[in-house]
Amino acid sequence: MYVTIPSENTRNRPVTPIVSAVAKNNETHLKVGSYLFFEGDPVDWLFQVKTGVLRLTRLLEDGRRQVIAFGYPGDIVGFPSGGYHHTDCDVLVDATLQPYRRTALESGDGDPELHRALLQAALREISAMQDHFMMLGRKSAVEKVASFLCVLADRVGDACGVDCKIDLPMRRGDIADFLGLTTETVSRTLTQLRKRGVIAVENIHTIIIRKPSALLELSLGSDD
Amino acid sequence: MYVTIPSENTRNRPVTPIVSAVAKNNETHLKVGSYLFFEGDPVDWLFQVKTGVLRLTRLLEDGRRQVIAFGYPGDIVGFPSGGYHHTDCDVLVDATLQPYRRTALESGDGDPELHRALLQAALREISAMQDHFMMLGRKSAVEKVASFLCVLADRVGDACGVDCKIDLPMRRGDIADFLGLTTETVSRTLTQLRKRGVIAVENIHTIIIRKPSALLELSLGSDD
DNA sequence: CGTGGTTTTGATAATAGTCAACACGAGTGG
DNA sequence: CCACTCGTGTTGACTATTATCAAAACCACG
Repeated sequence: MYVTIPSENTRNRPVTPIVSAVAKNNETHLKVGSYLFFEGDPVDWLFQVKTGVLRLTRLLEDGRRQVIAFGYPGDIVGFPSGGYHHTDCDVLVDATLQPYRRTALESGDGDPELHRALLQAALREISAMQDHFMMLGRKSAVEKVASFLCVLADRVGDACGVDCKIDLPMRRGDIADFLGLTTETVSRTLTQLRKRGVIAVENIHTIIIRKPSALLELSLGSDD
Repeated sequence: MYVTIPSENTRNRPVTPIVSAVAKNNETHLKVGSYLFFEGDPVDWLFQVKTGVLRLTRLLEDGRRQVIAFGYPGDIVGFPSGGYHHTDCDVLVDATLQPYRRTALESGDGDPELHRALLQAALREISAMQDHFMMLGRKSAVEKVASFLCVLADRVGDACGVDCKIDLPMRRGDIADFLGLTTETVSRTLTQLRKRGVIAVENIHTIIIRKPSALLELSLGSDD
């Protein structure tokens, strides 16, 4: 999951398995904190997230980290390049995953429909990453955080009355490393949004959007 | 072309057409300043750059721009998402392009080898973009500019004696929008590198790398 | 030679980062 | 059941990096 301006109406779309014919019994279950794969591992499987949340990260030698994406239900993770993984992937919320053989993507043998679906997922990934470039390269801290909350609200927010409740299973540092900020800046920005009445912070991992339109404005850079 | 730490030995690799059997006569030639496609256009063709340089850009409503990539010989541009282009693409240096039907990527009918090759290119694209995330999100101005020069030297630099000469057909503003900086910062950073003797600026569009190892150090963040 | 666009340089401002202290909360063990 | 502790988050003070605005220099081109 990348952060862009919410565009398509994806709000709480049901998690449709890529190919419904796949038997349920080869689902994979993973606990919080466990790793799905590491950078450099050979790729044998791709995974579609069915429940839970994953975190994909890349590290620089000196410890600087970039969170590449969060894997939410519906997302496909594990696209290979040259046959290898180029990120680490671990579990933020206990997850259920539907594995697909790498060969289903790369040679498509046996299941043309699955092959097509995985290819389309890869192409969507490219497009989503392009949007994310814009955010990393050109948006201010407030715009980044507001965009992040907008997209999460759109994808996994719970309507509660007029408001929308978002669960943030990741730590502030994860959000920071995803948006190209520091923990402190993410924290300060949330405080600022709270003081303006745009959001309410129910607890560290739960945020309520009080003024969705204001948040959207902020995500787009309407200076105010 | 994205900017990462030069890793594979790609230096001046010959431009190998994806499938050598493709007849030369359906090459496309484009002049400087012409557009190959626009954001929102339906995708009918992908293109492999054979000669010349392309520029892929995305715009925000308020005019902020992100250069997504530069298309150098060997690169494939035009991957669709949902059937449409998600960037503009125009020509920085007169270019020769090898077109491939979108169906060659998406349905693969008729030419499995081409289908595979285009898919692998898409997967490499995803990996390269992940590297670029790290740069946009986590690197300083000097690291960004040094990385940019390193990759260009690696891919298209001309050895001239001990030094390496790089042609920069794009304007400073393009480099800035690619790296998430301003024109002024790019210019100042180049000046700084010149004053340190790491590079020499032959003219606005030609840079000579005097201390490749120092440049590489700087690109990795060895603080100095 | 002008002329217009680009680049460089300078002065200043703003944003986000750094470092440090404190607050909060979950879990532990007395 | 209550401190205690550790990891995380928040806040504050200050700094640094990069952006902004403006002017001068440079270059390409007619």
